[in-house]
Amino acid sequence: MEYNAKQLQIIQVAERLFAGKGFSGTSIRDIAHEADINVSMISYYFGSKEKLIEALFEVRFNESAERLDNIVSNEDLSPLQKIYILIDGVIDRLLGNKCFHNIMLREQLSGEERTQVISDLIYELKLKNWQGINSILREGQEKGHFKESIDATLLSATLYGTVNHAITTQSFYRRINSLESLGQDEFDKSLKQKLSKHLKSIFKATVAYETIE
Amino acid sequence: MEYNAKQLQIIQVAERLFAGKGFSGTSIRDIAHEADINVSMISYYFGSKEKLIEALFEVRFNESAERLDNIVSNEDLSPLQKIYILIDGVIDRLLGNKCFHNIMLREQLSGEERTQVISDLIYELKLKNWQGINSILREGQEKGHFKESIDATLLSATLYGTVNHAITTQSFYRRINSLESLGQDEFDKSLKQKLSKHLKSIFKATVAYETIE
DNA sequence: TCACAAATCAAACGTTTGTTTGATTTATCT
DNA sequence: AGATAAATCAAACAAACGTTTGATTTGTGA
Repeated sequence: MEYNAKQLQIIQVAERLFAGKGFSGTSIRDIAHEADINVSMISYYFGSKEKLIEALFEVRFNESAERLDNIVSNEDLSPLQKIYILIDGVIDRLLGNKCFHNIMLREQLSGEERTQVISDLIYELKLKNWQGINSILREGQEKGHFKESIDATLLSATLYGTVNHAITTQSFYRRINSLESLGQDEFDKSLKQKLSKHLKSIFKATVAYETIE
Repeated sequence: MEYNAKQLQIIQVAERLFAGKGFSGTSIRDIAHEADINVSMISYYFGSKEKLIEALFEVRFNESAERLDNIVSNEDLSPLQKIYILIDGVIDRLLGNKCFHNIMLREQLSGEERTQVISDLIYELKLKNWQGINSILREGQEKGHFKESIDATLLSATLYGTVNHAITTQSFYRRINSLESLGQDEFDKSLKQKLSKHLKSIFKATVAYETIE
């Protein structure tokens, strides 16, 4: 599906509001007001509020389609280098699309799946990510660089969980670390560096043998 | 505040529904129907829907008041043992109160804080947990058991983030690991063990010197 | 310039929302 | 048993909800 500029603008506003107040907590009048359009335009362009959030997922998923394959299939990189690049990719992606990932986290917290479309998309994405990590880990094991007792599932949980938690509780950590004066961009930059270093050291200590680089 | 049996029953039903559909997504008629009471009873007992969720937070927070102090102040345990007990405690607590922690995660995802009461309670809880981890880590450093370059903030993120992520995406991991036949209790038990082993090995590798136990 | 389609609008639609009302039942206490 | 308070109920309330309508404006191609 193709969306024109006006539709993309509506999607962008909806994304911000859904992230802030949730899907049920955001009314189409909220969206219309923030996007400076008439309420009826949402039904006119998307059909319904439900279809609007589906369009949001569709757009954001299409944007991040490739990405992983390039890392996995790169012959020049060692398994550990691939892991490092993967880690930085996840950090950049989650920190660079905070609103959308906020919405995706909310959707995953919902027991009653509102829409099959969205849960299918999320499943597909998770599967890809999991397969990517898995194939890198297996390659490392086959080459004798990584330990045999590795749980890709739990390592994924640590990677995504740590980044998500850091983002979700960032206002708290700003407070206790007296970083409230920092601008958002500066804070994000510092957070990226810390997360990167932290996760790389965890992964190295968990998967790699001592002797490896 | 004290709550009678009927109020606690309402709170319990509300907790389950809020976890499944979110606060905005759950109507007081939903709650009243599931709890088999009249809609007006919620206003009668709590004043408003908003006050109901505040009551839920109040009750759940009071339940888990002590807990941490006992670990930190126990003289017989080594710092690493304390960390291990802390890890198992977090796993048990999060897995044992899935509904409530689902709601708490949702609240933390909300930018516009609906209620100062709730965000204050969450802040207080986070602070306690962070201080607990921090004091154990510092004790380990002072005794020369732990490395000096430890970031308590990021380690907290890894601990809570990993467990939260594992719980949130459990249906996915059941699917890809062909564990769909397992009952919820069996799955939880197996997940607990795996998370415990995984996180302990991460913490040991990250904070402890090689020579230590 | 005309005709036709796309876009925009205020207004109204029928539901659902959280809350309140006032009557009625149930429990408590002397 | 009788009086007083607590609990429960169906019904109604205004407000907000997502969506639709029908008229009006804007844009496009001939």
